[in-house]
Amino acid sequence: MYSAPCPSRAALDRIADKWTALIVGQLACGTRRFGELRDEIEGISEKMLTQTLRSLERDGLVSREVHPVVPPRVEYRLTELGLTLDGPLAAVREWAEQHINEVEQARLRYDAGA
Amino acid sequence: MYSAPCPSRAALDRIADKWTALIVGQLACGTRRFGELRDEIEGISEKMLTQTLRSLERDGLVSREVHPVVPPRVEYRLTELGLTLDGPLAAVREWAEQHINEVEQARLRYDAGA
DNA sequence: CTGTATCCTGTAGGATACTG
DNA sequence: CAGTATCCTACAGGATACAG
Repeated sequence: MYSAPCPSRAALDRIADKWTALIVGQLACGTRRFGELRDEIEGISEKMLTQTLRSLERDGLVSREVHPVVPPRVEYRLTELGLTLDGPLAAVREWAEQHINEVEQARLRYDAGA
Repeated sequence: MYSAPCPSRAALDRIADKWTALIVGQLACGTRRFGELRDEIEGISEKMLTQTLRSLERDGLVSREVHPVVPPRVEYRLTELGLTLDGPLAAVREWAEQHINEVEQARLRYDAGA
């Protein structure tokens, strides 16, 4: 069921990195420029932002539009495929918001008992 | 919105590791013993299985039941809180299964053009 | 402004061996 | 059977500097 070469494993690995869900979440709200993403996603380095965006572009989840002006203006948006991913990820984000308190309480209880 | 100390960021980081979604997915199908999980989740090491299970237990998502028999029998199952997480994660798994082909095609196109 | 290039570090995570 | 303990390495990812 969860054999290593299984497609769902591959796709899961694709999503389960530190920044993908965050970037997709921001782009789900609308088109973003490079600097906007960098500012909105606190703590991300330019390197990881670039790297993750390229990776998302490669996988057909994000499209990159370069406007040939100076200063350069590059806009990122979710593709149709990327939009289909935001639904599931939004569900996870929503779960996180709704249940993080219970998780933290459980953690305190566990640490107290140990 | 996505500030670093934001609760959803913390919870997202919790879920976005290599094994959590897989283990929760298996436990969603029912109670599992340590060895069953190790065999069903191909490629996981005993170290990471133990480590992730402990972490899930600490966060109140999984309960651990030790049967005092020889040989030892330890059963893991999702808690009520853990069950609420499986819904969102199932959505992501389902997305993965449905769209991995499109992702792989996009990848081929991208690599060809570059 | 939107990146690349380079260097460097921490740590996730694998391999192996051992124990109650 | 269900883990711990130990060791080790690859790579995620940060910092900094620079370029078109």
